[in-house]
Amino acid sequence: MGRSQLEKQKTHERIVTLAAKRLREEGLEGIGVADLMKEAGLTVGGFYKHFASRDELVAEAVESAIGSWRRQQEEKGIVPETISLNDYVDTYLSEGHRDHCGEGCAYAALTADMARSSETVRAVATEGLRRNFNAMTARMPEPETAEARRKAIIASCLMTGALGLARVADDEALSSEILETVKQFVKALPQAQ
Amino acid sequence: MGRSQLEKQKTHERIVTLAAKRLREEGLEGIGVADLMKEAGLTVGGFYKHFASRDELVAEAVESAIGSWRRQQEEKGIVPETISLNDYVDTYLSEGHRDHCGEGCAYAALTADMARSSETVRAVATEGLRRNFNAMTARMPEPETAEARRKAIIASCLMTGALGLARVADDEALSSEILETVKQFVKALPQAQ
DNA sequence: ATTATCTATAGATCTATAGATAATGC
DNA sequence: ATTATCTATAGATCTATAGATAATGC
Repeated sequence: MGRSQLEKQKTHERIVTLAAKRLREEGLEGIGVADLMKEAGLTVGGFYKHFASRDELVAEAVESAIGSWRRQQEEKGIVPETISLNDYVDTYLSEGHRDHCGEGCAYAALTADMARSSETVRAVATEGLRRNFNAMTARMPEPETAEARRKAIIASCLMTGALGLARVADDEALSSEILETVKQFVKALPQAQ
Repeated sequence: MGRSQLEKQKTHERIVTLAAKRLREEGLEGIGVADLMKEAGLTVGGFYKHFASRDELVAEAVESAIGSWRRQQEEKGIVPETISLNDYVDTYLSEGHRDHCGEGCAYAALTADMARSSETVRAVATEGLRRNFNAMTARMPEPETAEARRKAIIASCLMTGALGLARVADDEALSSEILETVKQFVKALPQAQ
């Protein structure tokens, strides 16, 4: 049944937002076009009026996933860079984030998938990575120094790595040991050396 | 054509070893049974005399991938725990490791895939994770202390995280900046604070 | 008239099985 | 006699397309 152009745009966004969630949960190849459309309350047929191919949706969804947290903060009127390292780490390395990868960091949920992905997806991912490093550098003391950037890269790798391994561990004690150890370490990082 | 039991065992190992490589390259769902058998010089039909299901192969392959580096060292007569942190880090965060994930660390290549996997695979992964943490603790000064374990967890998360993000970046400069920064940091970690 | 979505389906691919073939091993 | 591997194929699933339907928008 025909819909207005505004409605089409909203439908498009709904598909991308849902895909951004479900692909983080199941991996970039973990869910099919038909299932995604069904979960969005639509049917397969309409899909290719929105996207030229499945990969085009994946690229849009990855971009959306990478920017989602930043967008949410900005909608609340918060500039992401002004969030303190302490607050950022507490949220990032929480059990909530570990247990809900569909709403969480795309780099932790899709690292290897992104690395294997199409040029388009990797370009989007690299761009977002730079941005994350810059935002992290801004959270360090003396953010204009090479030392701040160095620590920002350390903190970023540590946090994605820790979240990833905490998700692998099927033992709650081991998993939260990882989260807590790294949380404490990253909080102390600005004062290190 | 029928083969001896010894030959069957060797064939089984060949399939598992190949799968351990190809699944690290393509992800746990990235390659099919028929293609794997073809690459091993066999045909699909024989597969189910070796494995009850595809998932059973995945479990064996993940176990093999997790243990492969350790096994290689032991075959050379080297006890993995005796390899210095410096040497370990140099190999782990090298461009060679970054560019050949099929032969590399399973935790960096399959983090999210493992987290989403069957109970069997996750159990194997958790067991290997504990072992890696212990081996890393043994590389720290005063390896019996809580501080050594803490640093071992930091180093492990940092290294898997850094390798993962270095693989995402499509820009060589950014990618090696990540590797070099983390390499230097981990080497200084035993003396930190 | 145009188009967003629907139903239906073609064609490719993937897991798993059935039955044939040619070796092994008692 | 048993069995490891082969060829062939059933059945499920997945991407993409064709054509119908019911709205929008000039």
